[in-house]
Amino acid sequence: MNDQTVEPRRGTRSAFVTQQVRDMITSGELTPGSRINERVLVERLDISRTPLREAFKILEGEGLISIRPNAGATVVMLSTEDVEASIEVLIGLESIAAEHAARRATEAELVELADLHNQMTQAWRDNVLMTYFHLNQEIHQKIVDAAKNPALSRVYASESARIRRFRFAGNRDPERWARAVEEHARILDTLRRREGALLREMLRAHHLSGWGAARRALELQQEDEGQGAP
Amino acid sequence: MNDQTVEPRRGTRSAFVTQQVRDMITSGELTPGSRINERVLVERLDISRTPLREAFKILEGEGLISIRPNAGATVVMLSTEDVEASIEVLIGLESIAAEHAARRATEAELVELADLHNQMTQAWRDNVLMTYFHLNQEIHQKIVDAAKNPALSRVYASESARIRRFRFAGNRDPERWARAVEEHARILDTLRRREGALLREMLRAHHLSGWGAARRALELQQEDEGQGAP
DNA sequence: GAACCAATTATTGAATGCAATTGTTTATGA
DNA sequence: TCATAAACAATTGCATTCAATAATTGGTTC
Repeated sequence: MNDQTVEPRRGTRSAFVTQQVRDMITSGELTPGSRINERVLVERLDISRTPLREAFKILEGEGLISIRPNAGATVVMLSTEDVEASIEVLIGLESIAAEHAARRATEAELVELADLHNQMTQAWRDNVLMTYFHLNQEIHQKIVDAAKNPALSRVYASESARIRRFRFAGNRDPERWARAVEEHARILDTLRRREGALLREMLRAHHLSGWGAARRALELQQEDEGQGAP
Repeated sequence: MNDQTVEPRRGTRSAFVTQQVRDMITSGELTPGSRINERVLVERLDISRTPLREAFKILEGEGLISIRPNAGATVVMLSTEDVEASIEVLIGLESIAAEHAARRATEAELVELADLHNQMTQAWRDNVLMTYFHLNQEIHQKIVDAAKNPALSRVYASESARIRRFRFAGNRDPERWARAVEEHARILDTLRRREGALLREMLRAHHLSGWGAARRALELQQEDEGQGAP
């Protein structure tokens, strides 16, 4: 390995920088509401402004940043209400997916989901929150994918990515985390038994309690920030 | 027409060219599957490649075109199945919206919808398909907006735009067209009476029969094209 | 005449330079 | 001292230029 530079940077610079900035936003490195300076990012990522500005357009379409003409790009600040609205949409999309997935999921998909669930359970036992979180997201996406509706998969992936970082806080509480793992086991069991209507309700309940936990964590977090920087 | 130079072209060139190309795709001027030559569009719209390429990134995010590195942009070709999948998503999104809209719609919104409906009915009487079509789309968007969920409105608008041109063929049949107007009247009535569950079912039925008509029209159209250019 | 390969052309990707707009600072007067 | 305006600096928008990649043409050989 170690080709030319340290980073792989495969594909176009535009795609590279898009992923980089996206990660910076998701990880919280670029804080919501803050303005993004083109020059700074250009120097940091060692690319020109052209691909960066193309990335901005993409990320604006994804709803991660907001571009005002002649006034630069800012990371969108989502209120609790905004996130809750998105969650509601995600629940709705998964509801649509649930009944179709219960009917159309292939055996291979069920096996793959079982495998992902085992990995996720292991991540929970090992207390590796980030790994758990990613596997969790992947499982939900796979359930939606099992509905065999490309438009649904695309919209779900997009909306899910938009509020990803807000949901990360959901499993801070160990008790809630343990229950989430349990719920997942039952959800996959219901999918295996192909009980669509029940699956739909379980997913809804799962998301609602998950979001409830995340919201509480976020509110605490915001209070801390409010006290920390007056 | 042909007032390209006379146009105001307010806002950034990027926004301008994005709308131009979007219209070209929606109107069918740029045919699905065809490759888009940057130079040609640049000369036609009298702008440089930079804002055009930014527009490409936006339109790719909207799902209207596909960009392959070093191979240019092509208008996405959607199969009947793809469109049907999107319709299913749109129905799902409107289902989510219906119950909330029935509860949260303001009197002002109901008045505005009634006004739009009158305009639309007039367009039907005048046999102005394009005007009817736009008002129709606007009404459905307004119903979704009445649910007061910004994320839902955004996702619905995006997905609706993606397959707009495929639904245009829906009201070619005069009988179906007349029934669609009737259905709309009943739908708005149900919204006024705030019967969410019923509204949901009416919207679903409305879309399914509308899509059925559009699909038949599209299949005929495709057969004609197949015979026309062997 | 067909197939293969090299050279040329066309097209896309990215960097740079310039113009236009906005935000900031400083000077000036009330 | 505060408000206002003018000059300045910083930043963005866009056009142009250069580089890299893909497509095409022409020629040679079998």
